[in-house]
Amino acid sequence: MGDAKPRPERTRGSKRATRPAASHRRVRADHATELAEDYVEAIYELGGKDGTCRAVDLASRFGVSHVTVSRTIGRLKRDGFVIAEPYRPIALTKKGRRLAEASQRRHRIVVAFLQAIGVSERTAAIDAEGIEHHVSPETLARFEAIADRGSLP
Amino acid sequence: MGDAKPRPERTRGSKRATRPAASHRRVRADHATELAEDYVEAIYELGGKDGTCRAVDLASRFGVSHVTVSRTIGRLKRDGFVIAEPYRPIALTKKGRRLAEASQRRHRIVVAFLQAIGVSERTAAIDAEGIEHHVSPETLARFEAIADRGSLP
DNA sequence: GTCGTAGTGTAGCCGTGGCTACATCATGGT
DNA sequence: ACCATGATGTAGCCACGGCTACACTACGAC
Repeated sequence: MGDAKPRPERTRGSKRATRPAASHRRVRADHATELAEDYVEAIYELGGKDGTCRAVDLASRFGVSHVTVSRTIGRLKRDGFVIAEPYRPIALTKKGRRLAEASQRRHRIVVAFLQAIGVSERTAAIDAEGIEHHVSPETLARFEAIADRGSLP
Repeated sequence: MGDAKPRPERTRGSKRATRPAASHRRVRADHATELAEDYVEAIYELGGKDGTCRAVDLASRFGVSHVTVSRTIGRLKRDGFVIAEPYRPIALTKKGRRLAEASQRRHRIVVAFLQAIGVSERTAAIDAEGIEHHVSPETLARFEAIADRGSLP
């Protein structure tokens, strides 16, 4: 969203209590990359042998209109994640592919983890979609360790 | 954000593969309520004996400008979560207080859960801020069970 | 009682992420 | 080779969530 310049914490006044401000900034930053991650991951998975996919398939996958896809792809192109020419299928750049692989890995770990602690497959799939973008490397490592264990004793 | 009308899934074309569309809609819906939850929770916690707090304290807490707070409070008022008059402190409605209590409970469970599986206190606090809004009741129940156990064997 | 200042409000800007409606392109079937 | 049709692009709308700059209130110190 708009700007993300860190702003000075308040020092005067009654209730400064400002530890959480940093956390909230992190959450806002996560949101900015969330869509990008979802899109490159989708392109990566939908891409057949030539590794390309069509906007209409993304629209279908995300349940949005093709217009929304079109503009999001524009941003991804601007940011160097995809290669896209008008009326042509969409492909990932190296940068995009790297992000896609990382996102996919993280997604799988989160899903496997949720199932390992006893969450149903269906709920795990849904919750993972929202959770994955906010899992730090440290937490992901713990998730992975538990997922590898298969299930909770 | 904009509209949230469910849109018909595609049935023609190559790669329809549309199970995830519903998940993504859920994530978008979560985002819409996220800020509301954070705000009522903050007001609930900052509120002293009279249960009110000032916009400036919320701005400090979230690391945003007072203008952003002012307009968010406007939306919360519109949606019946807070009572707010110009230049007066902000208070929660019953509805707001209920949401705050639920959010706080969920937040605490997520933090306790993360620590129980071995995530550091600091990281747990940060990650929980992003994760909590995407945890379904089913998953929360599992989190709670594990958090109650104290730590992972 | 006045008045300075901290706290709020308002105006107006930006970018993101939704949408509908309409215009344009590309491709396959005939 | 044509052209219908499905896939994309464009124009323009909305709401949210950021911001700066400037105007106004309320309240406590005096």
